[in-house]
Amino acid sequence: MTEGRSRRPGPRIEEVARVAGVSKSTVSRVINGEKYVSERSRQAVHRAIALLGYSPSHAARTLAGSRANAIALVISEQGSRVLADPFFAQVLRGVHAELAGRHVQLLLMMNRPHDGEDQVAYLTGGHVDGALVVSLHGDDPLPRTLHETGLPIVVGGRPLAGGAVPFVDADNFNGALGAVRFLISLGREKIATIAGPLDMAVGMDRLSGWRCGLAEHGMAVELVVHSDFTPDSGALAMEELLRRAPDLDAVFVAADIMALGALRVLQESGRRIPDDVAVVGFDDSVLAATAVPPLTTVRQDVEGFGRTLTWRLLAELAGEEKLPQSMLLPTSLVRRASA
Amino acid sequence: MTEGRSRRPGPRIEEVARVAGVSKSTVSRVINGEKYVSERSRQAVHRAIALLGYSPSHAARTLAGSRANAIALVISEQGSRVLADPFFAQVLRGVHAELAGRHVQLLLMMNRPHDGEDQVAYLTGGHVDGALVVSLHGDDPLPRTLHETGLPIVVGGRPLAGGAVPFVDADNFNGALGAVRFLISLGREKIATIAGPLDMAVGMDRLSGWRCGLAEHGMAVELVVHSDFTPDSGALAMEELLRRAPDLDAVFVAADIMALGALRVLQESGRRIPDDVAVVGFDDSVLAATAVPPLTTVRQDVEGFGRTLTWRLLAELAGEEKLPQSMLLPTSLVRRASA
DNA sequence: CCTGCATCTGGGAGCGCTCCCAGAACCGCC
DNA sequence: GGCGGTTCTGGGAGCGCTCCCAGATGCAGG
Repeated sequence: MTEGRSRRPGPRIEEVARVAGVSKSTVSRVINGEKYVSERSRQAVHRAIALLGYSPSHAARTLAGSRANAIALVISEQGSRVLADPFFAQVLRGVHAELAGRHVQLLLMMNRPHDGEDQVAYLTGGHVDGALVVSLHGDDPLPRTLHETGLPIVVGGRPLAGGAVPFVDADNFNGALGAVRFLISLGREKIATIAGPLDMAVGMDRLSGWRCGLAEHGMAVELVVHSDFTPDSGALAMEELLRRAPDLDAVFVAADIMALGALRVLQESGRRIPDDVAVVGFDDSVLAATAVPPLTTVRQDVEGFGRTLTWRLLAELAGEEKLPQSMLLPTSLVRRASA
Repeated sequence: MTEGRSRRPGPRIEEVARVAGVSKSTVSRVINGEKYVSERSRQAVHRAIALLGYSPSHAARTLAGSRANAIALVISEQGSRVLADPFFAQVLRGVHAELAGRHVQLLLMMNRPHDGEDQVAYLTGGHVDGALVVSLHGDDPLPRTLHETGLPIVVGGRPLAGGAVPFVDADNFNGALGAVRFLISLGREKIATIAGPLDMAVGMDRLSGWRCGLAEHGMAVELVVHSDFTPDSGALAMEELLRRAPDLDAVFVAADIMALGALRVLQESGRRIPDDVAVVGFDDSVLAATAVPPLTTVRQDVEGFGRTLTWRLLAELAGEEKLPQSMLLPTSLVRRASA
């Protein structure tokens, strides 16, 4: 029994090579999808792999090769709180789906506020081939810093301090614009908005959409209150709006989670929804359908967002040419009872 | 310029050894926290690591060593839908927090319904040292299968088909019991429950707690309707309860997300909450605080749940003795307006 | 015929670590 | 003084791959 130390079970690349009747170089070529392999060899290798149930050692591939075979998903702790948990889980599902079948591992990095340097060092230290950066807060310099070191990255959500960093985002502007046009088509004439924070692109873009929608029809764009993506701040914002304009007949709220608070305040003030005041939210989160009344909102495909992010990064890693610098994903209005 | 092919940047273990004035064997011992290293050497190595900014290659460690330096987090796709997204994201945060600082990577596996075999093959193929299995549905054989192959695993949430598999769970029974006792202390006399599905331990345990609470005071335990952790099914269940017992004065709902639906039905029926009917939920999810009225509920520390899961697995991997086979985490009642 | 180029193949060095082994140094004990 | 033990150390094989190189083959053109 020359057993040696305990090792991973299962066949090695050499066994596959022997069974397929080729060299391990050729097996390696097939696994990595290189050209210059005859169809005969390719088939033989695939058969041998299936027969033996071979699965290559990630560690060995990474050590021997010039790639890390891994990408990072970087989530800023503050940010993930702002955009709430369901969002994040769905993004993750999308990322995971897009990675399926490829030999690429996903590393999660949830950064605490202070460990920015360690993180940059780790990311640029060759442990990953690229990074997905999501839920950035304000003008976080992380994407630019990483991009300047040459690490391929894609940012989820338009970064404010972005420079030329590629990003993927929902089309917040047109989503908001569509919501306002819809409210106008309903005959609403005094349309307010509870906007997100001004230090995030998602807040600014939805606000711009609202503004444009009103401007198209020559309506006043004054009824704005900023809020911070929490139900309580949404409630406070609604109170202020009612003080300033007791006769408003519609509100576009830049996030479902704030709309919840707004709904409560409107109802407590005795107004009927949508008869007296129509409410449109944004995100179509799980909260929207269960709100009372169910919330009309602008839907974005969060899982698709995660998939697109990942696709874009992988394409860049694969050396694809002519990739779009950035991408905006479509949104759609979901009509429920609140408007 | 003997540059060779492009490789990971940064120092190697040999540089650290040279700077510290020891051999690379000793550096390796320090990194892995082995004994039989003099204090002098240990300090020297730590200084050298800090000076050079050394970070060991995960791939090389894994390839050379007898461990994979990675654990898997397995989430069944159906299950994560059942228990809703926020739960999952919080668990993940806890897992991540517990892993911080250790040289262990986290692999996410979200299994589609059909790829059970591949998954087992991968997990037992030496790619990971152990697995965390969460949000199991019904009598999924996965934990037992894995456990029987000898792979260290910990299940999150008591598995029904568990056998002797270690698990961590919230103390659902006592949480429910406490909720019912609280309702009784309020003077409620006809306390119904909307229970979870019977094929999940979380559903059964919360139901048992409710039963015991009533039995303690000799109250009838008949007003049960089962539901499936969605708001709509919660609403339907509430309707049925009201039909069967229009004079009920309290409901214990086994999940906040179902309580949302129940709240709506109660209000539509003209009942005041909590004056006519008191409602207590379970989970203290983000939904609870924003409900109308804010929901009194049983809180479980989901992030702590993730941390405990991970801690238990790592302890087992470290070869610790006398580990508890399973653990129940405390719950606490959060009093808001609904009861 | 030889030469060039594209296609295909195998051999083998070596990625950066861990872990086994052999041995040095030091202790107290007979 | 020798001897067994414990503590500490360095050397070096080798984990399972990738990728470079050298070479074999086939086929067109000079």
